[in-house]
Amino acid sequence: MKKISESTIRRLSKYYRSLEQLISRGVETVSSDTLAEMDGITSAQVRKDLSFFGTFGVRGLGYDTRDLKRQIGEILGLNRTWRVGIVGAGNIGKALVSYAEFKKQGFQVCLVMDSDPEKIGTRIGELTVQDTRDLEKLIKKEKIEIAIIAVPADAAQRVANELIDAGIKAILNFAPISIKAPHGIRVKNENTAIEIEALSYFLTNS
Amino acid sequence: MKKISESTIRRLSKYYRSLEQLISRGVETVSSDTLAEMDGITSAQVRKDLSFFGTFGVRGLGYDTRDLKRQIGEILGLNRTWRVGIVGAGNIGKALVSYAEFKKQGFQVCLVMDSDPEKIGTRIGELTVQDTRDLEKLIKKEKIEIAIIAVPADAAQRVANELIDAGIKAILNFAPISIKAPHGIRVKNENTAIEIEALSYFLTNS
DNA sequence: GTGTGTGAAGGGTTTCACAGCA
DNA sequence: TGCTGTGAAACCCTTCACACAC
Repeated sequence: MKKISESTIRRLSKYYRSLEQLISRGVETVSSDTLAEMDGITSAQVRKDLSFFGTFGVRGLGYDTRDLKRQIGEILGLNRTWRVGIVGAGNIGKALVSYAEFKKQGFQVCLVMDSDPEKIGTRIGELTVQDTRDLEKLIKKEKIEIAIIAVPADAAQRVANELIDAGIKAILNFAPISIKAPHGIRVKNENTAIEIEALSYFLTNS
Repeated sequence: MKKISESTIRRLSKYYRSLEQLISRGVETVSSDTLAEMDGITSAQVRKDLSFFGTFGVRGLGYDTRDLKRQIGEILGLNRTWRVGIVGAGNIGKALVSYAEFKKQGFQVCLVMDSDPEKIGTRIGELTVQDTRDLEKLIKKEKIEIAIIAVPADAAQRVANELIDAGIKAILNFAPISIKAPHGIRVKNENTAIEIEALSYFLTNS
């Protein structure tokens, strides 16, 4: 499979959302121009992104919204559900358990763990917080496919290692450090502080 | 001022964190190699990024950790505090009020608003949830410089417009739509669903 | 006529490789 | 000797522009 850039994948996610919006408004056909406008990019970019995966449009007409949404869903692996486990039941972990956007796209949070005895056993939504000590066993039992790290920086790499040992291949990391993982394991770092610091830079230098 | 790429800014944030870590460990000097290793990139990249802003190292020796941290802090505008306001007191909004990484870097959350009568008046940490109806007045009174949007998708653009009218120049958006803003206003979109979908793509196509 | 799909051009970012300095 | 700072090369991504299909 040809190597597709990270940016293309991110944009596909955006197109997917824009298409959802259009469909809910009853729109049946859309041009690359409109899609581009909704996501703040150029129409050539939209067409190029899609061209990596096939031809989905009709010349002179545009794209069928439902059809394109399904096809992008297929590419991104969204036409199914994924079992997600969260390590860390602090503020971020808790917020993610009930994150509507996850549920809507088929990411089912089935497991929350923490190492704090005060938190273990408490309930978050429909889940009971489990003990991190049983990480490997729980990950396997719950058949978790994607893990989210929401623990402090100094515990993050250790948790990542345990997750990888337990067979996890995809990690979303909220701890403010870069996590190291062997080839074949995909780690995405989500660090809100970095985003706000980019805003700080912008305000400072303009 | 020369145009610096978004990626360079993001990496500076990472270097800043790595330097904090090194300093707390008592390390006084660091090479671009070590810094690169900590952040999973190349040493040439580190040196190039820094070279856009000046020369901070000593040939043959490396960088003084404290000095470099202060200089990057200066570039990013972190050697001061910023007043932050949040619109939306749902799960994400609540989690952000007490987000330790914000506080640590000088981003003071001083205002939380919501439009839900059930939420208005309740307390989150040390703040009382205010009514979004008074947005403009509150933003000005609290001298908010950076606003965070943590409301549902269908309200996000409206809230953004109100924030911009109130004089806000920097917005961090958590709603799953692209927000449109005039030139001179900087918007950063933070969408966790897009990150997890990239993981889904990776798991599906490999 | 209209809007897609795409090779080619353009622009920007990363990597290379080495001169230069402590 | 060791590591920075930096032009030049390589690479990748975006934009252009137009043939082509409806």
